Amino acid sequence: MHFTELIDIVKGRRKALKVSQETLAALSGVGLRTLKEFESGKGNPTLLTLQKLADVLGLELCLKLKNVSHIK
Amino acid sequence: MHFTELIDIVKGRRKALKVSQETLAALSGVGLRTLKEFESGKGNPTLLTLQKLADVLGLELCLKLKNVSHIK
DNA sequence: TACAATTGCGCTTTTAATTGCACTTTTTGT
DNA sequence: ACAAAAAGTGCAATTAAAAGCGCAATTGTA
Repeated sequence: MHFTELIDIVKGRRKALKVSQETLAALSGVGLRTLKEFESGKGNPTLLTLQKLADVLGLELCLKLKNVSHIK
Repeated sequence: MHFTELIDIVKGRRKALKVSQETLAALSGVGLRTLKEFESGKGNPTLLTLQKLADVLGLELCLKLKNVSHIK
């Protein structure tokens, strides 16, 4: 999952919940500026920052084995 | 997925591949010190750092909707 | 079109991640 | 038990994330 996909998921989920960046920032404890930078693709957030956002959005960050053998 | 779980997955995968921290650091382009701190639970890596490690280890970082309704 | 809400960006400061080096501790293998 | 390899830690420098403020640009809506 690429960087842009992560961004799209966060942004998409936020939109789905009809929450503004300002509100999400306040709820998550992440600075508004940090959230803006992340969503606009300018940032390289720390794991903690991403976790804070994910928590509020009902998202889960995970790390799993990539399926290398694409027998499709 | 908690912070410690992410660490365990990285560490476990590295061990499974029989790769030392030094080698993984070199292969991934992440500083040895950074990797050491992360694996020992002292760090808060950036997304980029985690991605570099995940790439080399054949792991994938993902963000998905949490299953809220635990009807179990 | 005009207005309001939302988002993006420049500027700045503070805080913390990244990194290397050297050393100690722990683990592993013979 | 011993030696070698691997992993953890203190120190210090560099870099970059986090954060607030204000304003410009964009988007949505009446």
